[in-house]
Amino acid sequence: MSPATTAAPARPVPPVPEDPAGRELLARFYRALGDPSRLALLAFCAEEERTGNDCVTHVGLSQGRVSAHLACLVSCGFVEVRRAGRFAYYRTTDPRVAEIVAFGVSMIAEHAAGVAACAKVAAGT
Amino acid sequence: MSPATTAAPARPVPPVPEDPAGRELLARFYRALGDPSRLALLAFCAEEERTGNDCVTHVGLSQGRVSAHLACLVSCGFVEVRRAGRFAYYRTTDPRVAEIVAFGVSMIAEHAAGVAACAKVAAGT
DNA sequence: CGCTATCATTCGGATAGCCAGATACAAGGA
DNA sequence: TCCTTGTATCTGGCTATCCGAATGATAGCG
Repeated sequence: MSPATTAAPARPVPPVPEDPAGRELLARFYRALGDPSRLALLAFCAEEERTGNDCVTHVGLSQGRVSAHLACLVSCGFVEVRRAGRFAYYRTTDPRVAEIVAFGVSMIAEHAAGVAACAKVAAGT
Repeated sequence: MSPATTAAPARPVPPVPEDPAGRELLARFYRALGDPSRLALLAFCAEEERTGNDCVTHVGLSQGRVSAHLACLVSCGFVEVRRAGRFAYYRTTDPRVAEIVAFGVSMIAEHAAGVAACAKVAAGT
């Protein structure tokens, strides 16, 4: 294919799924991290256990919206929920979450301008 | 805040930026990974250096779309580009990319059903 | 039993991002 | 120079996802 194909591969091949369904799933997983409100909730619930109301107050969105964001984080495994009476207690427990975030922060430190410019992925108008 | 506030924190606090602009940037970074076509390109260019045409053939999208996807990956730091004559050679070089993907794959293995269900983040209709 | 507080779900509307197709530009080769 | 090839950008349509507000459902309290 490429004339320069003989150069050594960058890595032993990342474990990106080869089947379209697996990639769709992985993409959906990252999209769950692709919202600033959800990232804020993630960090907020990592400090200590929080109720839904705590979260609403913290992020300043409507209660319904926050509930949906939290449901998304829970179903994707970023946050755990414990229910007691009429309360729901949310908490970020999985250490892999912090790892993923750390790598993201690390890479952004070197590509901030590019990431900001990438807004025009689709350049629609 | 929460009655159960005294429980030990899950982690030493993830490095999610505290300022809204920083979180927006981080969210945008993850959104760049939130598309199955871009994930496919990422893996494809990690095996060896690829031309734009190689990529078009591989993912089966229109040439213009693939070019935009690659531009997004490059500006976010996921892929490097080397230009020679009329060709552009793309390559995934940053080892952190594979790390992030590996963590994602690992978490999905335990939450596949939840991630799939999270399609209704916003539940629009 | 009626009231209130907490959380979940649904409803329309607005916006961001994906897509193909057309067009523009640069580099080689006949 | 003309023509072909490889890339990048623009145009318009469409879907996904965001949002607030309204509505449901459940638990505790008087």
